[in-house]
Amino acid sequence: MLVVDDEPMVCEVVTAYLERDGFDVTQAADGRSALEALRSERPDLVVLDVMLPEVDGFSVLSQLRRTSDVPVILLTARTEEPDRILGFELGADDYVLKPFSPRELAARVRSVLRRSMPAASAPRLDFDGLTIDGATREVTCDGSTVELTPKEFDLLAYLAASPRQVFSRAQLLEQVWDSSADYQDPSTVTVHVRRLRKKIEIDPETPRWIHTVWGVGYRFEP
Amino acid sequence: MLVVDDEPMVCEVVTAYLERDGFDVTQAADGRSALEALRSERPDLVVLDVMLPEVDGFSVLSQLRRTSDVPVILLTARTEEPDRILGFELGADDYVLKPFSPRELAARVRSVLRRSMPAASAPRLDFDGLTIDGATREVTCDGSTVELTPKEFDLLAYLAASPRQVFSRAQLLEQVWDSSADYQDPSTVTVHVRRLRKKIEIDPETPRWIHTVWGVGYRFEP
DNA sequence: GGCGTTGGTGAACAATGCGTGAACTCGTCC
DNA sequence: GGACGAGTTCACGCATTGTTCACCAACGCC
Repeated sequence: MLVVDDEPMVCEVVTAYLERDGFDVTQAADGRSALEALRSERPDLVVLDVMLPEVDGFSVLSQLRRTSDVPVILLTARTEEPDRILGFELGADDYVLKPFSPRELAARVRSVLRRSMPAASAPRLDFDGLTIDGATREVTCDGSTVELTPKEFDLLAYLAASPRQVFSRAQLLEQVWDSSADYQDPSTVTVHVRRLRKKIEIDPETPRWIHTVWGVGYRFEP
Repeated sequence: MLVVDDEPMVCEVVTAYLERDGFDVTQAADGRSALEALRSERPDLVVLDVMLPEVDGFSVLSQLRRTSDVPVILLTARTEEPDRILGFELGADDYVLKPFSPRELAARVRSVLRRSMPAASAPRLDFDGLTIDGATREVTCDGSTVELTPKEFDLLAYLAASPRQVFSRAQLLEQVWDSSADYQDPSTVTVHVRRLRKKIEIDPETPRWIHTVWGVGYRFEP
């Protein structure tokens, strides 16, 4: 979850409320760093102020829409001309008028997430002897389908979405697991990786797909 | 599909979203050209802004209703609360408050289309031992017809229309149920699935058709 | 090759989410 | 207005899934 606002106060309050709701929040103060954060963090929702220094909210939104379907909630001042605002708001999934109550924002966030979370991103990944289908949540390994639990599937899908990239346990916990939990045991990841290997690897001792990078984390090898 | 709005920005964004959903879109900027387009194009759905120059949306709607049953979705500003009722009396099929998210509009469009053209959009689905006829809303299971309630049929038809794809409960609520309802209990879906299974499955405990995908949702297995 | 550090293993334990039955609301039809 | 059918909501039990922990094995720095 990414919060973009040049007013530190607003940023803080919004962040506090969202974190209280169990979300993991990244902040950005201007359009440029917002776009950077979007690339590096892969948030699953963006709260975006329209009035921003350097690159304004609308530009951020349109750039972001080129590559991503991530839900966006806009913050707009009540005073701006309605017509202009309307244009801005059209690429967004919801909007909140400033000044707003944090409670209302939190409610919108939940509502938008509920609407748009499950459907969107579900491409099909195809490797040599291993296919991962996001739509059916099915994994086939050398032709035969493999039954994976939800977390196992999510973990595999996340790793396979960025082949050869190394992810630390902490990173995986943050991305694949509900970031709501305060602190989680990194060994949780280890256990899931183990079970995953048992299911998709021919020889779990010497993995073909999920490699251990010592002292760092795991990597999916295509 | 015809989109009528005097704001080019709005028109463009709505068009973009609808085209992304595979619809063929014509645009009109005012009431007069909207009526012309209606005559020449014969769209199967109209998205109509109420505030229009020259001839306003309501006039367009009432003129249009003299000759056509085409589904209409009205766009109304959030402030014009009382007009809503007027719109419905005149024969609008749904309305969306401005400013709106394109995603929501697209959902309404799908919902209205589903309601209004049951025959065309619902061909006959034929699986091994199970047939679902959208035109007659009849389901036969191993030769014998099964009596389904409206919701049960809609649910089954929606699932079967995308075999093997997993749908979350929230997704099903949004698509099969009226998306206008702000919050609904996901367990509603569970119960309907149960009743559906009781009617079409030989052994409801180990379903042949509607599979549970743990932690995610349901999937129709052809 | 010793030794601290890091990852793997197995099993017990906790949390989650589904299925079930039954109660409830809301229309509609006699 | 009572009875029925459809749809929705709820509490509870249970199976599946997720997490934690103690212990062991593997690595790598020296």
